[in-house]
Amino acid sequence: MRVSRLMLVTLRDDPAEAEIPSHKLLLRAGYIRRMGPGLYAYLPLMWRVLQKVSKVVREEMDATGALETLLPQLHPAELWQRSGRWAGYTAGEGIMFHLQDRQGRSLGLGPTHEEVVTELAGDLLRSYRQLPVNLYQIQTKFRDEIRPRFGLMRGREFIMKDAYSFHADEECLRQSYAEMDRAYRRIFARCGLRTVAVEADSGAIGGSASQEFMVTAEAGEDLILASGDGRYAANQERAISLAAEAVALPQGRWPAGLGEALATPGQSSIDGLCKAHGFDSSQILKVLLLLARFEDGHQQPLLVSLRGDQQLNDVKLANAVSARCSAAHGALLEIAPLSAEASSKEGLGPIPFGYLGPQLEDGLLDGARTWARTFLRLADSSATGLEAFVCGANRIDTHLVGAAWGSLCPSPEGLDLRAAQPGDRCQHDPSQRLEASRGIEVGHIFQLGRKYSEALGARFTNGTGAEEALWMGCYGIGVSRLAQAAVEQLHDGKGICWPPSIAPYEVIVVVANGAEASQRELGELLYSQLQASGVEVLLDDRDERAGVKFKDADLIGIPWRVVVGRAAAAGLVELVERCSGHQQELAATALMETLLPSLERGRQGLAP
RNA sequence: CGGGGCGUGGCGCAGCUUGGUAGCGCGGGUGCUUUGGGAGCACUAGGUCGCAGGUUCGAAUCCUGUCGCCCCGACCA
Repeated sequence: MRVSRLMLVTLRDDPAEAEIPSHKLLLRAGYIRRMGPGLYAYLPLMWRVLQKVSKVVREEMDATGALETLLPQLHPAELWQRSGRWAGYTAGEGIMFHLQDRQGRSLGLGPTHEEVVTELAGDLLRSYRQLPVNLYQIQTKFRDEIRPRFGLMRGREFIMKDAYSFHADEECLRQSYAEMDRAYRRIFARCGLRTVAVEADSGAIGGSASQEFMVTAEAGEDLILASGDGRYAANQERAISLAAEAVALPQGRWPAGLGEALATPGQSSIDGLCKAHGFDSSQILKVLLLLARFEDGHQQPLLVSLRGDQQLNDVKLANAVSARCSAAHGALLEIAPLSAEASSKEGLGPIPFGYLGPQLEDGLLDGARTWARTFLRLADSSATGLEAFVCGANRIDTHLVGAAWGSLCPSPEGLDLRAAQPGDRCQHDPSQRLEASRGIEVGHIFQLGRKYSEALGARFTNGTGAEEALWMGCYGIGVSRLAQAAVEQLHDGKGICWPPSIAPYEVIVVVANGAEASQRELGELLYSQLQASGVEVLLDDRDERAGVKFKDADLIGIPWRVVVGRAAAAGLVELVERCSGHQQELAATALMETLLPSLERGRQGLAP
């Protein structure tokens, strides 16, 4: 391709809309253009990159025996109603774009395809003899993100490879899951990315085991916690660790574990309380009052106890609440702090915020108009493990010192609700500590189990002639996000440094001075030779000064640059590798034999 | 939705406090010069100052409303 015909528009200044390096570079180098919040046009260079990534994904998926397909993007609401996800995905903070057709039927624009593919599988897969099957597609997904960000990183329309596997039993699912794990590692390695696999929460998709693949980068939206020995890595929303030892309360249980009242005027924060009385924050019992809202309208007040030095992990809490309530009330839509305004609207008396204790009685909720009238009481095991503690007296300006579970009030079951923090000791080896790094999630694999197949009635006949629900796994890769993540990980002050396997072109031939016939002619010759050898090559034939062409070549990040310049008359050209900056002068006649082997290695996704 | 900020030629910005009818850099076009790291000179095209009201002799500038976008939090490939 000739650069003069490429519709290449590069920007000298950083666009105001971009914040992180990869977003700025993709805009500046003419790869993408924004059409609206979270909506981007993939310009010709970008589209080539996306096709390269897709090609790698396709080859590795095909190699595992997975079948490529293409499913509809408009999904009948009825399918999502049957799986129980319609309300959660469309109401409130839901992320599914939805609409009605001319007949008034509700449709959703596919944010993910479990429902559609499960319906299909239930229709087609009738016998264990047909299993296992793994179906995948590479397609645009739509999600009405609360806040689209960072260009292709979090768009409202993005390209995703999603795969869904179907099995006759759980063991077979585990095998496919492991196989996808291996395929994913190959895919990311071939795309030239440094990734780390971490344990993850399975979130709205549901299911049991799940693992995310993170591209490590400063601008990543996820916090990764990993042990130094490399044996444990998890997303912070999922990470487990050992809490630091609590400092024992010197006076212990007092009196008889009921706690002695202590005047604590204005000391409504843990910090204030510790400063005023010399407590350690691990001696305090922190009690949070929250309200969970469910699909069926049920509103459940939550009373959550944590040790004072610990932070609540919202994801773990949501999982614990769902596990206890979703069977009766449908999907958990939201958990929010219970505010004073909300409680007075509810017709309740004043709540002593800042002075709450776990002994808070359900009687407080007696007059509630719409809320459940008993608290769902949950506690982190760091809190239930305290022998004696300081907690609020449920009276303004008063705390109790020396209170204990069992005496003050019954101890709730100890759960894991705390957020693991960098520096925490690891569970697998207490001598190891968690270290933090940031990552961009580019892949996620789940063992779904039978959640969707049961909901949608996707059943098969097993070897004994009995019908049962299909076992399922699902496996996603953010193709467009991966492409930008590559830029985020691989760029320098001059521009993008594409890994050869996913670069839009492999080589750019730069004619330094197009006014010189010898340069022009040699450039054309090399260009046609490279094309004839099947090389993806650009010829910068623009009527620009050499400096402009060099700057652009660096910016758009083509892995190899062949400069046809002053020495062209003597039959010499310069070969420059973009990522290392390494350059060598060689005879034009020796170019092909020097370059082609390196290109071949690049195509395999190996180091050049 | 809550909190912050910004809307001025294609892009990046100044002008606004203290009203007088719009300017700079980049980019575009033409010509000459230049020709190995975002060239120089000259000429040139291109703007309902987000939109709607209001105040005023006069509004990019002041007031009110409204719309849009960006950034920080809840979402995820």
